[in-house]
Amino acid sequence: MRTAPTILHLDMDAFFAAAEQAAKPSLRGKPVVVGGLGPRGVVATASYEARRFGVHSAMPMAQARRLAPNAAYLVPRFSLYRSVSEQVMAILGQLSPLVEPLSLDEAFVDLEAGGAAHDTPTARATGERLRADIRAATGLTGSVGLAGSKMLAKIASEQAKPDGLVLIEPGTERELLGPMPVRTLPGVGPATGEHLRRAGMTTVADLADAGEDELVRLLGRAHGASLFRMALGHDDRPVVAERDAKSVSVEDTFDVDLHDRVRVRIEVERLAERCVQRLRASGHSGRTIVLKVRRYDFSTLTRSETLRGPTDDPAVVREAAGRLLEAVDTTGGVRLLGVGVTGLTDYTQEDLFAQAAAGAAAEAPEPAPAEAPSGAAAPEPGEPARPEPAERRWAAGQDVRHALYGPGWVQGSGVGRVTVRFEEPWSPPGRVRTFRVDDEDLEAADPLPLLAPASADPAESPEDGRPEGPGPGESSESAVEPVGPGPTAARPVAAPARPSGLAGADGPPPAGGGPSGPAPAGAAGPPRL
DNA sequence: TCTGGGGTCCTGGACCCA
DNA sequence: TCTGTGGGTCCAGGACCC
Repeated sequence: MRTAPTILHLDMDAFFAAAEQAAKPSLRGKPVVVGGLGPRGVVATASYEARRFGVHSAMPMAQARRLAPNAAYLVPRFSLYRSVSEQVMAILGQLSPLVEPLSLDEAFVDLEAGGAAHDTPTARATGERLRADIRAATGLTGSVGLAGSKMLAKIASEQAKPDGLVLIEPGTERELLGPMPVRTLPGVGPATGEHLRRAGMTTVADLADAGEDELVRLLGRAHGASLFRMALGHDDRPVVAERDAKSVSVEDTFDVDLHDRVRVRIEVERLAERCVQRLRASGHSGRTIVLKVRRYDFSTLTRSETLRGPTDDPAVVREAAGRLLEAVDTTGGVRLLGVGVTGLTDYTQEDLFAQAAAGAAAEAPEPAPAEAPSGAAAPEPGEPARPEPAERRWAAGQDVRHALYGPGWVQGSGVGRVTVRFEEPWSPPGRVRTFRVDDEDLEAADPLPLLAPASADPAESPEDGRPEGPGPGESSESAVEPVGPGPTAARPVAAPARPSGLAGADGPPPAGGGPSGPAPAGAAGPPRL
C-alpha cells in the first residue's frame, strides 16, 4: 500500500463501440452494440447511447435487440481494436516501465517506478496529461483512476467513467469503501455476492466487521482472507509488466446443438488443430490436454489428460482430445466444444507413447470434411483460414472497398444483397449503396486508422470525385438520414423503409439463414463472437 | 430465439508415496 | 506389518474477470 496515489488504472470508455463510432461517422451519437450477431451471440460492448436502453456487456444479443431495436449491431473488428490498443499501451509505456495490460482496453501503471508521480498533485497532473494524450492519438476517451493500490485505482476509474479522472487519497480508503456494495470488490461476483447476502453482508463495511475468520469459514481460506484484506482497503499486489500464459484454448458455440457423434468428433479435432496453432504461435508446448463440453442444458463438463511430457504436435493433441471425448455422454446435444492445453513450457519434449498412438492413427482414413462454418467474420491472425463459402457473406460492420466508390463498411446483408455505407473516419456521414453479394467490385478491406492521415483533408467528402447516382445493378440512398439495412444489419437509429424481404431486428429472419447470413439448413457452424 | 470466448485462480476429492 | 498422516499431483468443477 503506497502513501501516495501512484498506481494508475486506465479504462477506455466503451472501447469497442467507441472505436466503431470513431471509424463510422454515421454512427456517432447513436446507440451501437458490438458483439456476436449469431442466434447465440452476446454483447461485447454497448455504447453509452445503447446503455440508456438497458443494453450492457454479456447480455444475450436477442435481448439487446428487443431493448434497443434501432441500435446499430456490429461484429467486433479485433484488428482495429488491437492497433488502437497498441497506441494506447505505447503512451502508457512512456510513463513507466511497469505497465500491466489487463485486456485490450485496460491497464495498470506504476507511476512511481517511472518517476511520473510522487505525490497527489503530480499524480493528478500525470493522469490528466495521459487522458489528453490518448485523445489526441486515438480520438477516443479513457477514464483514469489513481490510488495507492491496484484495487482502489480500479474502483476509482470505475467511478470516473465516462471520460473522467478520480483520485483516492491514501488514508481515506476505509471510509470510502465502507458503504459500497460487496460486489465492488474484485473477486465478488454473482455467486459470492449472493453467498454473502445470505449471511447478512451487503456492504464492504459488513465484511470488515465480520472478521477474517468468518469470511474464511464462508468462502474458504484463500478467498476469505483476501476479501477481508480488501475490505480493509489493503491490497499490496504489485504491478506486473510481464505475465506468462498458463493455458491456451479455443472453443466454439454452435448456432444449433450438435447431435451427430461423428460431427462432434470432427469438431473436436478441428478445435484441437486450432488450439495447437495458437499454442505454437505463442512459442509454447503443453502437457495437459483439456476437453470442454457444454451440453444442450448448459451443463458444462471438462475432462483432462496429462501426457508424459509437453507437446505441440497437432496429432497428439487431436488424439488426446478424441480419447477424452469418448468418456463424455453427448446424447441430448452439444452446444459448445472447446479444446485447451495447460501446463505450458517454452520447449517441446514429445510424449513418445502419445506420438506412437498418433502415428498409428495417421494411417487411418481422414474424417470427412464438415460443411463450411456459418461464421462470417474473417479469421483472426493465427487462426486457420476458413473455407470460402459457396456464397460470399458480409458481416455487419465489416470493412470493405469498392472499386468505384472506395472504402466503406457493411451495413447489412441478406437475400443476395449487401448494403454498404461509404464513409471514412475523417469524412462526414457517407452515402449508402446496395450491391449484389457477389459483386466483383466489392472486396473485404483492412480497417482504416481512426484519425486522418496527414495528407487527408477532413472536409473532403468520401464521395467527392466519384460517380453520382446508382450504377448498374445498384441502388443508392440518402447520405445523411440513416437508412434501413439488411437483416444482419448495423441499423442506425430511426431506420425507415427497409428493402422488401429484408428483416430488421423486429422482423422475421431472412429465409434460409441466421441473423448473420444464410447457413445450410440444419448446419451448426462455429459461431461469431 | 437466454446465457461468447479466452483466460486465471481456488477448492475438494482421489490417489500415490514416504 | 499395519495404520495414520501429510505432501504432491491429477482431475473436475465453480467462480470470476474483461
